[in-house]
Amino acid sequence: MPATLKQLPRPTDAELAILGVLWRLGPSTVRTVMEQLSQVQPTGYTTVLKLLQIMTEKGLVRRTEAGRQHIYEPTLREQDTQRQLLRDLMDRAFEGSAQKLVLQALSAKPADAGELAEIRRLLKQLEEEAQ
Amino acid sequence: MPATLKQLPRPTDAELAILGVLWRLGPSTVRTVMEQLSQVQPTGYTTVLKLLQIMTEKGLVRRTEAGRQHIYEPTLREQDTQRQLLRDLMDRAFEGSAQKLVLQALSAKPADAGELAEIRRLLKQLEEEAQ
DNA sequence: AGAAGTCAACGAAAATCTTCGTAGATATGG
DNA sequence: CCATATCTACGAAGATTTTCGTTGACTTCT
Repeated sequence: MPATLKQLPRPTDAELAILGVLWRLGPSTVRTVMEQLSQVQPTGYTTVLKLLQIMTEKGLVRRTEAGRQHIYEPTLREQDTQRQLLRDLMDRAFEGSAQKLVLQALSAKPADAGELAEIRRLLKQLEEEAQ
Repeated sequence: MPATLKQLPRPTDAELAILGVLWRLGPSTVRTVMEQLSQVQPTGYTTVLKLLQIMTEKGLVRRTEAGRQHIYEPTLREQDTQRQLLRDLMDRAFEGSAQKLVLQALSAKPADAGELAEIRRLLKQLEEEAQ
């Protein structure tokens, strides 16, 4: 059986910040995550620990025990989480329309020429796929 | 003085659902909002009332008293709120990059041919603006 | 005027989110 | 072996979010 992916809850703000560290650094200990977060925003060790414990319960991260300490890693890849977040926002604020979302995003913050070229490239590819 | 726009808080899920009704129907009473929401998800009258009171405190909606009852309307236009939400998600999950967000959104849910054409049109416009 | 209905206000309960103090287990250095 | 440091576990506090019961004010109908 292809392991039915259980629907994970949307990460909260603090949880997403932790996931960001794990995506950047790879599997990490509580201390490592804490130190990274603290560079942006001072955060207590037990605060991060507690969040990681909750995230483990929710299935947002996986934990492996390496001797005394625990190593945490994200369950989903960054991309997959990003898509889930976009899908969620799309449903809640854009009437489920990807188009509306993209148009707003594009007009919200005009990308520079290089970014626009990149987007154009993807667009072309998508159009070809759709025939 | 051009009235410095105070930074409004990000609407919660329930608040966003209410804003959605107000954008669709225009200024409305508590009862109207409640009835609309209930078509999707049964919701108590006082629940909506309380939320609207909180939203008034937060500045997300404005209230005018029409005789006995109160009429509520959104402070921001739908577009502006959408942009704020996108900007927020961009910062929290896409390292502040509009490009990354757009690329994910496009590849997440392939738009159909018509939508792609629309996006292409905007893209062209943006490229011209950027020279 | 009295009954029934509608309204906003208020408070509180339940759930969730965020933070952190404390305790117990385990390792490390002298 | 004892002191110190580091780790996870636990619980709880405070903030926020979501829901709703109750109350009092005001209308409307008879």
